[in-house]
Amino acid sequence: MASVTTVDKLANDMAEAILSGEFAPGYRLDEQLLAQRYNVSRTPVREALRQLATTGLIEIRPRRGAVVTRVTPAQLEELFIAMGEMEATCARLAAMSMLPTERRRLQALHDRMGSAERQKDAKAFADDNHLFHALIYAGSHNRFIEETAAALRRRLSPFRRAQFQLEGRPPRSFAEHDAVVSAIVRGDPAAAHAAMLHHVTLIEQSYEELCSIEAVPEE
Amino acid sequence: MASVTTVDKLANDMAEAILSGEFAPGYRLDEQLLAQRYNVSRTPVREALRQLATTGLIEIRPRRGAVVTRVTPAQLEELFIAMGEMEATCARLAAMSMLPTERRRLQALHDRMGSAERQKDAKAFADDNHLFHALIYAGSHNRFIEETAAALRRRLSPFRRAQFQLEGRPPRSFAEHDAVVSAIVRGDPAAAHAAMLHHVTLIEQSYEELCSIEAVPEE
DNA sequence: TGGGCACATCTTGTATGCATGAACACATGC
DNA sequence: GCATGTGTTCATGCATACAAGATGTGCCCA
Repeated sequence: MASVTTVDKLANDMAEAILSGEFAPGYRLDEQLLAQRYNVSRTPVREALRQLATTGLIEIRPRRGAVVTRVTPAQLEELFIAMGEMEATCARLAAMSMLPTERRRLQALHDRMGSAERQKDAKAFADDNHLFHALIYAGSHNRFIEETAAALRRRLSPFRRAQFQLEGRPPRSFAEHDAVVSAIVRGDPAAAHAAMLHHVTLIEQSYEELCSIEAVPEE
Repeated sequence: MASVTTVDKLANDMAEAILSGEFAPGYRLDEQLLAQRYNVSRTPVREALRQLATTGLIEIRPRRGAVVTRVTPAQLEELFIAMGEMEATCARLAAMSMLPTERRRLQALHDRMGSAERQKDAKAFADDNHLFHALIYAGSHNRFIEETAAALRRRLSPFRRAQFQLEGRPPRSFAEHDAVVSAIVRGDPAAAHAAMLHHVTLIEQSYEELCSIEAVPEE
């Protein structure tokens, strides 16, 4: 067994299963079944469930078991708004406190994303996009905010996954990024905040667009 | 036993003990001792510890036990900054989306705090101060942000407790609140953000002032 | 035939027991 | 004298056993 404890692995695996959709919202997490599935006893399963419950991924109702949290559209919208605010805050702080090397790295990554976009390399663009946001989180130089933003992004990833499939999203994303990067690099906190908020708000809109497309599959 | 489960009560009690300073930073949380102290077995203690660990109050090192998280001055400063950003974000959102009744309630509370301040009623002022910030969190109309801000405030409460003892803090606080309230009530998000950030930054400064006073007890 | 009560079953909550890895102390060699 | 190796001790990690509440079903009575 690896150096990491069983509970940690369980928590990771189960979180992954939930985020990937394998355990759908509302799914009843039976302790015994989970214990069998992972070949462990109920004890570590219970501890992992407690852990997931405090992150909000699942809900434990006393004596009634654990279920995967059902996120209502209203809650989802709140989470998207919260993510936008967190990211905008990161951008603001990054504009204030990024070191010269960090700013150069951000600019370089952004330039590379420009190439990927022009070459229609969606995979490279998506990977770098993740890195792009991570760089800005780290640029806030604030662990709490960085981790909160990253956790939120991860939590929303199931709802963002298909986003880049939307026609024309990468070019638009790139243009929005451009405003963010330029504000951060020149050290303009207010502009960085506004530009990032604008960017993330548009992402949310394209998600809703996507939903409305999926909502009418026929015709 | 109350309707709430043993684990929840343990988690609450232990969190309280940590925040009150009874379990000081670095304190080793021995499972058996805790089990004896609360008259339960190790199992619920372990589950409560897991829960506290995910909130960041304690750290669990595999096979090496749990200890109360030791917050370095640098980390503390980051947490204060994060709190400032979260509160400022709440104020911004509140300025955008508070309902008329909420704005009136905030104004009324603020006026009441003015009376308390003029009458030098520090207790009433401190209580209302808590409510004041809670109102603004709620005014964001965003559960995630509201809860994150409240949790952060709670986490930092041990370091804020003595803050109002500083001579002249309440009058200054009131004046800073005034800018926040007026911006929110007139629906100016940018001003609300800036005013709140200013307020919380000053609170942090007065905490550091306090630290430097305590750091030189002799002389 | 429908509603309510009781019982059975199943799952969660808690306790206990055993195995394993870490820390510490002591001894031994250099 | 110091460092390193080894053994002992003890807390943690996991498994299993037991207790108790919740749910569902079937039967009885109106």
